[in-house]
Amino acid sequence: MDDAPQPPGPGPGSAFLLAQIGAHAAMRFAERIGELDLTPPQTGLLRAVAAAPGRSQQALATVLGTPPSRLVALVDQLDERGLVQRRRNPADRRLHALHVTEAGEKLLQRIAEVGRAHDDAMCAALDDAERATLRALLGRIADEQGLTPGVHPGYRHA
Amino acid sequence: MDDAPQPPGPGPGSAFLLAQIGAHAAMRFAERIGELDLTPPQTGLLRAVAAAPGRSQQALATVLGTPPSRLVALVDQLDERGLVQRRRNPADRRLHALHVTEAGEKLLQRIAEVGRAHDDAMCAALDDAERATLRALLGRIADEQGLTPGVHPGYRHA
DNA sequence: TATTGTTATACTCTATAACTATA
DNA sequence: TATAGTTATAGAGTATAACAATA
Repeated sequence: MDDAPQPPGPGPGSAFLLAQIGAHAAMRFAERIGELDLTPPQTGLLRAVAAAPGRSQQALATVLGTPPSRLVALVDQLDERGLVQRRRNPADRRLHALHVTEAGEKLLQRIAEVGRAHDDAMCAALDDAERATLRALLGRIADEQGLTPGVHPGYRHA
Repeated sequence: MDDAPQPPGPGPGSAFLLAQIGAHAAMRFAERIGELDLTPPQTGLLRAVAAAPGRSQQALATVLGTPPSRLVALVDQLDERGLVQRRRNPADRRLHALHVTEAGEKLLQRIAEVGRAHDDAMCAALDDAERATLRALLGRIADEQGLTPGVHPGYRHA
């Protein structure tokens, strides 16, 4: 019949709401970029490469908090689709410098559009001033918690 | 040397921050309840049983959004530790009504303490008034997005 | 025949560790 | 020998679907 009764007092804490809404946001975002034939990890890597072109796979793995072995398959997938390129470093031929192709740049623009639409949908309950307030509070929490900007931990990585 | 450059403009949207902070909050919570020898799914089930004693496993599976087959193993784990009980319904012997034991109730109190500490740590960057503001904004988002109170989607389930 | 709970199977994802090529 | 990248293996976790008991 009815739902589970709510606990007495102030209700769920902010931490639970953050985890609950965060998981929901991640799922909805995955659905949206799925229409671009991308997974969240692929999207995260593409953005990470674009953010600082020329980094090695080791450097990327460290920043993203993922084992280098996992990055290989991810880079393979984006490489096969012509979204990123591996370029050998002549000075040290062991390194693969990663770069985004033109097709990758175009896709990143579409990803940005998807992100804005997703953002708008997630904040549908709030007006502009409230969204700015939320954004500011979340930014301070992320900073205080030591989270790396643009890197999604745990999922791993969006 | 330095980190990846930040994108121009307003920075990351609220949706990304919500997903990022939410995943972080879930991980930190998992660490804390791990000291009670509990996983997030076990904790979520225990709280769901306590919220409405006597429900069948089917009913729990529906509410939690998990396959019934998965609930079996989860209930087994809590049952073996004496935290919940399966009670046969004499009227319909197919049903297993789930109840929390006294030991389960005691553990739930400790879980609540852990939750409060976790909540406080996650909001360390904010003062009391700001926490109340955040809590209100998140509550409205969760409501507008149709999230079930107390149920963590996606992880599955915290 | 339909439903509850259970078990069995298969699949996906991930990390660990071995391997190669360059240095 | 040490490091970047790759490949191979194994493990955890999950869902799908078959099964037994009760209705």
